[in-house]
Amino acid sequence: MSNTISVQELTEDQAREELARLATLLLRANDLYHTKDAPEISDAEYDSLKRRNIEIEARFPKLKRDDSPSEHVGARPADGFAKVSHAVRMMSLGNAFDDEDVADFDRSIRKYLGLSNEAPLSFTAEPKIDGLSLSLRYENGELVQAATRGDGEVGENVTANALTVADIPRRIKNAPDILEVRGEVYMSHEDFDKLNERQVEAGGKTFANPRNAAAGSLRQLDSEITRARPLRFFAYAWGELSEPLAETQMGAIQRLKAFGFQTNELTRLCETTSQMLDHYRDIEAQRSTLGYDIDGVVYKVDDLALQSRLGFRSTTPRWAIAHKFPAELAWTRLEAIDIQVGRTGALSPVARLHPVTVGGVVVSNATLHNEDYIAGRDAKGGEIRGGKDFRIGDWVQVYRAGDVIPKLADVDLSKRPEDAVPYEFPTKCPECDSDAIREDGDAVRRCTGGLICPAQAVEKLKHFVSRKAFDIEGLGAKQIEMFYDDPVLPIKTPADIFTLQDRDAGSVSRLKNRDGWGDTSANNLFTAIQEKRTIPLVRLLFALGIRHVGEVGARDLALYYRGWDAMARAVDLARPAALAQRAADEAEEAERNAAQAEGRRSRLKDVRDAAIASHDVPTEAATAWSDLISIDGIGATLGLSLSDAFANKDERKAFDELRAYLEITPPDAPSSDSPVAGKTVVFTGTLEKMTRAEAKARAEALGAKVSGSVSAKTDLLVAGPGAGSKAKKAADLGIETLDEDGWLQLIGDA
DNA sequence: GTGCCTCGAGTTCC
DNA sequence: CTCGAGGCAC
Repeated sequence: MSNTISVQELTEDQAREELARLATLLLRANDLYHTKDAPEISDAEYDSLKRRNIEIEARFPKLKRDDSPSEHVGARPADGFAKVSHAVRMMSLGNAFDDEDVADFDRSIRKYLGLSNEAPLSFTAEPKIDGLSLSLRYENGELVQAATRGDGEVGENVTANALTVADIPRRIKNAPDILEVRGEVYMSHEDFDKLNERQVEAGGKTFANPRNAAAGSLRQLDSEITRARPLRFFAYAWGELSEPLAETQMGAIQRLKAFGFQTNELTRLCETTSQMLDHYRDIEAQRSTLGYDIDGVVYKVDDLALQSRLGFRSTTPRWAIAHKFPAELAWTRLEAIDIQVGRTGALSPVARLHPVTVGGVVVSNATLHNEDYIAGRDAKGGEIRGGKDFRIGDWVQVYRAGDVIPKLADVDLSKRPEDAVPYEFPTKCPECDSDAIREDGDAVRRCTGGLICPAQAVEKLKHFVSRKAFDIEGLGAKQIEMFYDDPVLPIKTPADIFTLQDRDAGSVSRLKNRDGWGDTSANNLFTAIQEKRTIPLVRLLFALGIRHVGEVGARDLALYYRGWDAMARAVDLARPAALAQRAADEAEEAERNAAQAEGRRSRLKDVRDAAIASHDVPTEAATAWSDLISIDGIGATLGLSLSDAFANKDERKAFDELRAYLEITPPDAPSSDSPVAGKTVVFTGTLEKMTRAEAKARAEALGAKVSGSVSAKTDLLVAGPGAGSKAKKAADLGIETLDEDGWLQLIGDA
């Protein structure tokens, strides 16, 4: 590619030859991409060939071939599989890295259940297979769907491929009407080696490790290719069931085995933590002779009734944990430290490494977190790695945290070059040269440039179009970078996205005439943008990228205010109270420091009160502010951040301009027949039949507003055991109070 | 004030 | 996946 002639200089004969060559290359690449696992050229090369083809055709229109790739070669499909949502979420597991973590696991379960240290509590222990998880749904004994984990909520439908795996039965006898079997798809070492030999003979690419081979094989669009790959499957869990499988984990595994699934022979029942650890060491000793990759041991509470009492945290069950084997380590040279600027202005240092293989993958970058981490300090000023810092030129030890994210573990001081100097963290933004400052007590240094900083502006836009925000098809991170700097059709603000089509219509260089674009792709983009002019309030709030407002914060705000204008009014109204809050926080901080320096005690509350009193706050402002920060999960920090964003002239202008193009839809209307619809509910104490998150989600689904604190506006308090001041306050205010069972009865979930 | 638990924001490689 | 920090209960 390096000595290709520029399009302008091509003769007609050369152009004809070149078009023929490109047609062959592109059509072949496209075919390989769709049918084989090993594309011969990278996406970038593919794009550049395609662009060249279009350029030549534009200059010599009459040479355009009948089989022109510009007509026949579409964009590569982003995703070839249908999405399926899991009836029961596929969770990941919490991790234990040493014996102490395992002991903590046992302790925290006992504490949660109120069991003494002597009470019997059994766990299963089984090898953690290093493959990819799969959920198999059987209806009336027939396999109807196989889905990958995906993000846990929504996976991909790979049923046709699963049907080719010998360990996966198509039919099961005497099964419950609905049975979702979950387990791990993997490839044995022997089969992996043979597959790679075959790949070498066929001139294809080899796989880095069995897990990649298994993942690549299961995600084939052509299931005949999957059939030729020797995949295996271990069953170890379940999702939706029409009837319980057993009373214990062990019993359920035996049922799965009886249904005809492969289950792992090394699964044991352990009565004590020391038995669990013994089995862990036993499995670790056998690791190299098992014939398949494992990355640890999984412990699960055996009693399924206890499992259900323990329930789930947001992403992991409380009743299971993965005890990981020590991560593989490798030494390499730290060649450079680069600084990236994120959407909030955070300066993140990234280590550029001499490429090194760690756990079957070549690593050349690793995260360095923040300036303290480089310097060998932790957040509180204590030492990490014995206080050793990282310097450019150092020999450093790399591992992949959780077998994924590359990190630096250690540095070899004996190999430090003599001229190596401590890394000086920049105090100016490398992208816009604004001051980069660290707030008191913060670990990160942030660029103060705001939207002036191109890096922040671009990252904010990328966030705006990301999957959980506006999710505009054909407008991803790459396109945002391109449009941001576009001299003719720039996208500098979210509103610019929605004016793109109109601006394009009047533009001298229409999008459809550009390299890599055509009529279809331009129209597809405009349609995709049009579709997102109707947007749920939650997505809009998340998309704005206001600091501290993430997925959950956005949802909480949307459910409370139910409309953009209502929220904007409330936030505007609350502004004086927000400012008073900040003044009080600052006064308190200053007083605390002064008191400490002078060695006296002080009445912080008086200082706060004085600060607030000096800020003439209208009653309506105080009420609006207190409503905002009493939303369950929303505190003063988020409230201030939200208030600041709305009060900032530039940001507010961007919001208002954007607002004009959108139709904002409220969260799903609450079911009006529920007795709690429209009520403000507060949960307090320990909930035993549901987690707080579940309780909150359920209440909100029924149209209730969930608040974190009791006030005169509270309609109902749900108090579990251990409820304290809130129950008392509710009683004082004469607010109706229910226990957990009473609540479940009220909402009809008893 | 301390100690969970979650959330937000950052990151890599395929 | 991990860290830091926000929010909340005790």
